[in-house]
Amino acid sequence: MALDKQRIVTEAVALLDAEGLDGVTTRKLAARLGVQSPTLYWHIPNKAALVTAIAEAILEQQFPELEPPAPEEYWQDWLIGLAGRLRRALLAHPDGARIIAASQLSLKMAAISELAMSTLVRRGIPLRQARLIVLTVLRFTVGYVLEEQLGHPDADALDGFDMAAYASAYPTVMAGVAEYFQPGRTADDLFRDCLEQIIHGPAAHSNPTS
Amino acid sequence: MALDKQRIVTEAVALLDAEGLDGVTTRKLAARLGVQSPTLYWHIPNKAALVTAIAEAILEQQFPELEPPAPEEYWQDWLIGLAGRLRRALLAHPDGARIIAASQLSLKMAAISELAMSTLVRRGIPLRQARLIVLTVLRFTVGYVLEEQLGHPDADALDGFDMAAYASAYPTVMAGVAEYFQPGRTADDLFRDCLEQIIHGPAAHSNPTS
DNA sequence: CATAAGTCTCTATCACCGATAGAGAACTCT
DNA sequence: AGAGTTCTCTATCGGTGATAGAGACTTATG
Repeated sequence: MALDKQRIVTEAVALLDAEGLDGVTTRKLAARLGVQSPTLYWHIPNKAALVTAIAEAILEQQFPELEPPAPEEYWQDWLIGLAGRLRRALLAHPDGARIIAASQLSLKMAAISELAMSTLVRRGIPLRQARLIVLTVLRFTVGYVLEEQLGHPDADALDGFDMAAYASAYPTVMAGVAEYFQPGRTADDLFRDCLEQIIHGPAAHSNPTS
Repeated sequence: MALDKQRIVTEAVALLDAEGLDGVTTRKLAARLGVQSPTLYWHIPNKAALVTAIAEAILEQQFPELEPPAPEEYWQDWLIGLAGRLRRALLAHPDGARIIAASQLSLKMAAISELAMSTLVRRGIPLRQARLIVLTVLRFTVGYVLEEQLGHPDADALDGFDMAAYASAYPTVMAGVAEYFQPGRTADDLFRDCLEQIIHGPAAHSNPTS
């Protein structure tokens, strides 16, 4: 069982799943591979490269192939589905969004951008607007999952947190949350509704005033 | 010149400006304050709390007051301006977006959400949609600046980077970038155009097909 | 077969990090 | 003056990414 980059990255993802990004240290990873930590540096230039490789592996896992929409499929629905899959890829591992955000020059993300933009252009959207839409959707998705995934507020941080004061200081925010989840909506629905704001626009749902 | 939390945070921001987030260590910060590092822990429970305090200071600096739109101002324009100011707040310091993203339970961000949502509701937007719009805009903004600010690709990372191969593998992405910056547009314009996608919707600019 | 070259892993160690324990100085109030 | 509180210190812990350099193991070559 030779030690190569492939095996290192696979085990790094397993370690990530077990302990989160902060738990991915060179020592723990080496221990899992039955090796001493400096050995890793023969296969990996530094930790940043490792994180980038993890990011690529996570995306590859959710996007083994990239497929354009079927001919009869609206590009809007297809793009929403694509962003949804990206979100699921990030949610599939702890700190997934942090990892993607920290990784530089991801080829898979570039491939996703390329496919999305060329698809929109092929459907008749002007190049500039296609770029704006795709850029907006992708960056929104990462930003969204980032905050979604941050969620573990250490009990310490909640010590001096006055929920009642919060609710009275920010009534509209609280009302919005309460209203939304009323009927049994899920977190997935919220993401999808936000995406539709971007892709179909606010005008599609209501008549904005003034 | 007594040492209190205010002075610590102020100096931490200065250190952040000088060396970036990774340069903000308890030892360097203590040295700047003419003190030994454990002393900081009398005023600050841990580093996460320090980062949160830095985040709050950065936002406070750009949003000393929060003002609703003037009566004759369209809410769309006002909201775009608000997001633009948030972006400038993040861009004003190295790793600003990382800091905001890492900080938990920011009161200032909550106040911004509250003002934005209540403003939209007052203008006649249904509560649910107001929440979706504000959530989308704010998370997009953080995600956008995060990638915008990440920009310092260590020369190492660019070592084996083949620009020509990239351009031929992702032609639409490249064409989109080239087309956009043609006339002398700035990075600020790109952000604003993306925002308009969200707030006015794609339909406002062109006629999407199929 | 022997030896040289390469590929890979090891031990030992660096400088640095966040954080804690506990001694002691400094200030304040009685 | 003395006691109590508030603040800062020294000393140290366990952990981190990373490097130097010795050695083992594999492979190719004479």
